[in-house]
Amino acid sequence: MMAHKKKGLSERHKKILRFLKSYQKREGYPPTIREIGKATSISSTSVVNYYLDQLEKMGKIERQRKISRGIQLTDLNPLGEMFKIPIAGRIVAGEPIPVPASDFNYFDAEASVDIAHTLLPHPEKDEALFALEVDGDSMIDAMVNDGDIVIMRPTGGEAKNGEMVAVWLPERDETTLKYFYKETNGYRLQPANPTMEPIYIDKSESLEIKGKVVMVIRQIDKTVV
Amino acid sequence: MMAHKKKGLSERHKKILRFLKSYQKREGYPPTIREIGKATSISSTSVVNYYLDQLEKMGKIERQRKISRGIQLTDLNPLGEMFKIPIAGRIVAGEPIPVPASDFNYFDAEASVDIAHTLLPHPEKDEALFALEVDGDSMIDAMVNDGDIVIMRPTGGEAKNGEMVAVWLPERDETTLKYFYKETNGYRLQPANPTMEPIYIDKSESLEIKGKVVMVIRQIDKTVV
DNA sequence: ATAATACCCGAACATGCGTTCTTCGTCAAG
DNA sequence: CTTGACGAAGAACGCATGTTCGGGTATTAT
Repeated sequence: MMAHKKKGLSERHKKILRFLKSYQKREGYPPTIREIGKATSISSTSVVNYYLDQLEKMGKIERQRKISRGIQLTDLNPLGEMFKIPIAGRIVAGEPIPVPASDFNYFDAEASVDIAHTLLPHPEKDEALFALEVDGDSMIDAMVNDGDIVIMRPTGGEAKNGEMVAVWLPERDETTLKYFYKETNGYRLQPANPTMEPIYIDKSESLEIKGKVVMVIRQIDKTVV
Repeated sequence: MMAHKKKGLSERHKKILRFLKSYQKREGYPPTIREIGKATSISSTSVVNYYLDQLEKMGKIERQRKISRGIQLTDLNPLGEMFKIPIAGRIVAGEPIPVPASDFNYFDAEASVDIAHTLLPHPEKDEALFALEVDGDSMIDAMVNDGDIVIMRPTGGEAKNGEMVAVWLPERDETTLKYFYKETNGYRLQPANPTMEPIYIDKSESLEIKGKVVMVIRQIDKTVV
């Protein structure tokens, strides 16, 4: 009673998909049916075609019939789906935040991080994003470690309530990452860690919002002792 | 005396390069010589071939002769600079950790995250990586928030000292993320947050290491209140 | 047993598509 | 003027490659 039929994707299906991916990666263009056959030990082109049809029906690939090498993996981002974000510098508790100039071009940057735009909330206007590397343990109240990379969007000094922002407090010589709330007599800066207390900034004290934090990335291996 | 020969890259060269890039991005595979001709208003395939030869000599493209659509832009990372990591499930303090089976194939996954391999420490063996979404605030001692995505590498139950691992403690019904240290009478699990105390596991107590944490990603916008 | 699927082959077929050959026009050097 | 390099066409040629078809073998349903 259709025992082994379970859920599509037989070993051959997977083998073909794997080959499609590795070939495309290696050569820069898709393979032919015969090449697929050779790689997956299928001796007949018609059988390869048979499986490709199935994979297309399952939505795993797209085919352009009659076109040489007209096969593409649907879930595989063709290219340009990722972009580089320049690392503008380091963010340290006791120093101002380095912010790239408005005409800053990411081609100038030596260091950068690659982020798939599927990870970013607003892929439209990602041009201006920049990244900072966290220096020191002083931001643990923001759940951010030494060595973490924070990705920020410049906001032009503004911030909405509830946004996580990077703030420079000139009169305290202090940089911090906090959730931002405007209150009647000033501002409340709320740590991400719920066990820690907010700090209150009086209206009279100056406060520079350097950008909104959109993402934090921690690469564990780098910091292993 | 060969005055204007200087810079190569005529208007036609650039037009072809631009078309190659946009076509590849749009279709997922390179164009034919005839398609290039049509797009750049060159009526003869031999002329297109002529220009492609020049571009190849300049190092702008690579050609695989005799192969249909065997053209690739050299500077453009074709793809595979980034890969999908399947989201195997959620990690909750009071539940075991979902770990994909060894034959788990990422093609089966519905949800996934895209990570540039430049972000990963060991790009060689990235096949087995999987991701978990953190559910709840119970991992704040690991500097991990609700909604964060942790990327893990299966370790087969082993762990080296100093590695951050996901651990399941069957006798306590508890899942946790900690730095792992083997000690004489058992194990020490050290929180990432230096202000918090480690927990000690006696030799007699069972402890399952489900994987090593290699990266943590926090997308701030999702969690804004 | 028979029919219906699903899976697999090999070969013939028909295009797809790179290559090459011939021809032509322009322009600058000899 | 002749020559030769360069840019451009168009057509013919021929391998590359997708498609189709007749024919197999299992396994399962009727």
